[in-house]
Amino acid sequence: MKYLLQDIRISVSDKIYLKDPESTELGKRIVEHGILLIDKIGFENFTFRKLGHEIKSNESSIYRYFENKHKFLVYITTWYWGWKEYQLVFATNSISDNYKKLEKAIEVITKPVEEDAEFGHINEISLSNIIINEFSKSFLTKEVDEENQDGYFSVYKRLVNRLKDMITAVNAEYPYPSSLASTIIEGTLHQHFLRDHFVSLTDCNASVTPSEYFIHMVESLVKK
Amino acid sequence: MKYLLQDIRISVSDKIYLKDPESTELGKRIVEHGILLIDKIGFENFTFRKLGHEIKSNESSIYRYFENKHKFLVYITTWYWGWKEYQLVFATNSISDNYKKLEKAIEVITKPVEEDAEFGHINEISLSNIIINEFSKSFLTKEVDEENQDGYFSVYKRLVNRLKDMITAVNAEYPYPSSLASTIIEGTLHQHFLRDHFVSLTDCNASVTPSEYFIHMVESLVKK
DNA sequence: ATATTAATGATAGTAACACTATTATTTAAC
DNA sequence: GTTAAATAATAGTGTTACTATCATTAATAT
Repeated sequence: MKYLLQDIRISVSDKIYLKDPESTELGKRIVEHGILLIDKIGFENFTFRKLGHEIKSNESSIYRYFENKHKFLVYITTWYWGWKEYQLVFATNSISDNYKKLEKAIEVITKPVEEDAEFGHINEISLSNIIINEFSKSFLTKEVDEENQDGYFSVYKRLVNRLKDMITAVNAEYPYPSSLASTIIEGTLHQHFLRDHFVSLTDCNASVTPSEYFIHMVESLVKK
Repeated sequence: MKYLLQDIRISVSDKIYLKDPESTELGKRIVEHGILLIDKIGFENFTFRKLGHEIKSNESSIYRYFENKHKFLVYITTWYWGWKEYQLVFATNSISDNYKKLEKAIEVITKPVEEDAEFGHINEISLSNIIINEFSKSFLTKEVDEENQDGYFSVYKRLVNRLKDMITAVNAEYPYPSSLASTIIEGTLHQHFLRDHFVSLTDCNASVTPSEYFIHMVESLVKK
């Protein structure tokens, strides 16, 4: 399945970038190889200088697109959640039964990216690795309130809210729909991380997916 | 309630520090003011130079205790989980009913630190803020597997396992006890963070605690 | 009380990071 | 073919993350 990038164009505060990286070839190369490089060496070790070297461009050119690497991380993670939101809406749209809809939503959110998933210049496998390993760092900062006010996390928040609404649609009496939605989304990332690095702290493995675990949870908690 | 530090002395790989900070006055001042400074300015902005200035000591002296600030973070977070483990064991020890024991365990894990909690030189309020905002950064690194092997996270893992065992004791048929235990512990931190910065993504607030949310979850999932 | 040792402090130095500014060169647009 | 825009190259600044060396102070042993 191929999408056009425009189809899921994310409406995110343009404060995130100085110049739209989708508007030029260089911009796209920055995003493409930035994702690969962060996946490879980790966000802490990632620098614009190294990225410049990687794409045979110049540090100073990258700074014309993004103020700093933190904003770059916010940009690519926002892109990811916008993409997930698109998948979520697409996959659940035609389902009329509220519980089946919720189940499908969790499936979409928790399922790992397919091996060959790549459209445009974005490698979704690398990007989803980055989400698991680095997403928390985009908001665990002293500037979070300011950036939240500037709309940096609106796409992510919208996604959590969609899930919350689906939970409430199934059972309006369940008292913690927002917490459950955020637990599922953040918890999925955490379970993936544990499966990769702390196997004793999770039941998820090659045969048991976070999907099963959270669907079972939702069934017990909100199914009527 | 006052404890002696020795009582909950954490048995953690001595690879975390170069010189035991509990063994000297300077070491204790490093830990004490390091915690306060990280709470104040955030881990990213924290440096040994700034800490040295704060305690009117020298950068180079701090380096004799900790190789770098990452290891310092691992040290203080390990201390925190060791302290929580102590509280957990102490509070649940005398309870014979398995479900009540589990409930109490969750209470201990999820309840915020009391205002005046401080023993020795450690300010637990600041430390628990650090756990909420910075703990993830201690393991979301490229070195996690290596450090895990070196025992850096053993205290934390032991705590998650204790909770898992309590879950299993209540209901041996529940299929995801490890995942649930890790979800509760990590999820508590996340819900606290959301309450402070993303109120729309959680149901926790001044009157609803993460404790209630997770106890309700456990009740539905594992209570027989 | 003095000599020895250990702990701490002060200073300096290095390489990398996180930028900013300036100028040169290439590419695209009119 | 000229002008403007984008990119590249270079250099520079202040900070970070250390390491090394040496001086000073404090503790301990004789």
